[in-house]
Amino acid sequence: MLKLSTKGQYGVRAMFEVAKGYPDRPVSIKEIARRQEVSVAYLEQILSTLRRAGLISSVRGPGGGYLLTHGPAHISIAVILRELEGPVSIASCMDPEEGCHRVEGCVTHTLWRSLGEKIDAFLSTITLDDLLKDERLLMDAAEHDRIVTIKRAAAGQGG
Amino acid sequence: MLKLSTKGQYGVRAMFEVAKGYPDRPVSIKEIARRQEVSVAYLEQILSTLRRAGLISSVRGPGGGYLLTHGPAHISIAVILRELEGPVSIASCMDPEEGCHRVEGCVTHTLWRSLGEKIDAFLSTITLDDLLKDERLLMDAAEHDRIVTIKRAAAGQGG
DNA sequence: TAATACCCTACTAGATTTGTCAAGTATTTA
DNA sequence: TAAATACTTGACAAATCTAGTAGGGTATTA
Ligand code: FES
Ligand code: FES
Repeated sequence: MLKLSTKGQYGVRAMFEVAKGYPDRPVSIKEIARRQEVSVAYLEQILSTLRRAGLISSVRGPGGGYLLTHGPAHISIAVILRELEGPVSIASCMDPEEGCHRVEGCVTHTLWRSLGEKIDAFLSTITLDDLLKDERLLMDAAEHDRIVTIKRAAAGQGG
Repeated sequence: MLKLSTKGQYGVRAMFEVAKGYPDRPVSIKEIARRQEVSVAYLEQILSTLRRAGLISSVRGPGGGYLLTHGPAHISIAVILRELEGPVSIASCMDPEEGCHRVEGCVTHTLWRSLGEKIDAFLSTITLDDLLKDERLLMDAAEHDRIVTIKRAAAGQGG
């Protein structure tokens, strides 16, 4: 339950790749596609949406690609997902546009709203910068593992 | 984004109605259907799932219906939704059964897992008993409004 | 045996998801 | 200017999921 569509998932991963080029190295769709194993054509759709939303800008021609319009610390996962999948809306009848004649006296209405707010709050605190840091941690951990493995091998305890 | 299906939504609302009959008054599908404005046929599917999961038991024949198998304070929204919609799984590639060869070194993996855990934790703290209390609050508020309205009307300030 | 009420499976129209494809436009470099 | 790179856009479609409906069955009570 409560799945995110691939568009949202790929979108965040793509933004993470674009963030790696911050502040001035344009990252091409091709590069993102290769690194994140997502098709170029599908990424085009996703990045196009994010560009129209103003989260990234594009540079055409050879050497071109996408650039973050703001610092990685100022782009939260919440805003990326909001552009690609719309606002958090656990139950469709919470949407003020769609409306629901049962809202008043509905015991679950408050519940879904609280949950939605909690999710939104959480995703708003996580930024691209956090993901970049996370990767550094992952890489450090891998490096550490590698060193440990090498040391073990050198000590004849490999395996 | 992060929508709940109607099955989950109706399921919680149905369980709320069943909870009203706790501990010994069976609540029929018909009654639930009327109160929650959901079709009988659809509710049959939903309640059948919940019964097989052991959350409710059924009593056949005239005067029959459904009963909670445990106290309302011991049935969380999380377990109801889990039975109807499966476990929280923000991204499908987090599911250990489906698997994903990119898990290691994937920056979003940790993110989705954290979010999933947060959601699960929240939904686990809310029980049917909370919904029952909530309704009492709602009714009290309505009663209060009604009294105020009556007093105003009596004082010639109605509207 | 009539009425009530749960039980179960199958089916389906419509929406959504998850992409692909084709034909552009803009920019740079040779 | 020609070629290559790379973004831009809109149309389209297979696959899946959602949100139910339909219809026949079983158990219980009066
Ligand atoms: S708000 Fe629509 S049913 Fe609760
Ligand atoms: S875990 Fe599958 S892509 Fe991140």
